[in-house]
Amino acid sequence: MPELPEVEIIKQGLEKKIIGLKIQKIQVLSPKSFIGNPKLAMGQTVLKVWRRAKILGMDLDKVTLLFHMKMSGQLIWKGESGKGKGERFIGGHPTPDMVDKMPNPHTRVIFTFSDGSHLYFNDQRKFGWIKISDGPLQDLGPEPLEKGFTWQILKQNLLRHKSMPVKVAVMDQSVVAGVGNIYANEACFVAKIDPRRKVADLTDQEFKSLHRGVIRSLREGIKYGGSTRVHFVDPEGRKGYFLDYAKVYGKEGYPCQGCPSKVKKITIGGRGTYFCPDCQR
DNA sequence: CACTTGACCTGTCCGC
DNA sequence: TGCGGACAGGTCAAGT
Repeated sequence: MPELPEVEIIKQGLEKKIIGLKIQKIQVLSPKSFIGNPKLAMGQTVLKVWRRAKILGMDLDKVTLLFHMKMSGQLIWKGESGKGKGERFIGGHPTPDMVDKMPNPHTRVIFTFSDGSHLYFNDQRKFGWIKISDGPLQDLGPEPLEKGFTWQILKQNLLRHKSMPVKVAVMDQSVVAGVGNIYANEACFVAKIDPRRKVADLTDQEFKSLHRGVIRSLREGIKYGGSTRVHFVDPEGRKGYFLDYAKVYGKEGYPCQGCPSKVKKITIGGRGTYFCPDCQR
């Protein structure tokens, strides 16, 4: 999915548009995409939009809706029909095809608000879901961009996986919330740590660097509007351009930013992993 | 128990 | 041009 920065972008975009709107209707076009009874949310007003890890939450009068984009989910908001066309794009790459044709063949759920606007949940791969919250979110580590996230906490949580490669361990959502494959690669690069290293072998200095690397990469991600490999767009259909600025992710064969070597791609834990074999030790 | 693989789906890209 | 296989931002469950 979208990782933390992308979900944060969606959250920030959505709260500007839908807070105070009443959900008039929810159409579920693909049954697996909506878990629970959509009628439980109908007729209710959106009070708050929030994010925890990679999950987006929407507090309504009586229930809370949860959204997970997984690999290819999108949330697109469009005003009353006709509006929004010819809109100028600021701070992102425009994707007119996405914005102009809605719903599209990948639209799974459509929310209609009482002012005539719509929210489309599109999800090509159908891994994502929307559900009515039915209990606390389980087992999520600290929010990396909030106060309580210290290097000591990161170290403590990582050490639950002593023999795992660092990169795999930081992607565990109970270690730290919201880091996925792209930002795990970037964080290891910033920290100058070889992603294959076992957690138990890291020094305190390296835990500190990794902590800094996680925070920096995620902040940059948000700054550039998120990462769009293929699917990610914000609620107005704009792609994120963090990948243009990524240091290693997707840069196989390109020169490293810190030395003359080339970025290398390998597989760790079944996931594509990019790193500089010279800078990252 | 710790870690890896497969499954969930659909689409795209690359090599033959 | 066509076909098969690998791969894609995530997360479970099942398997080793």
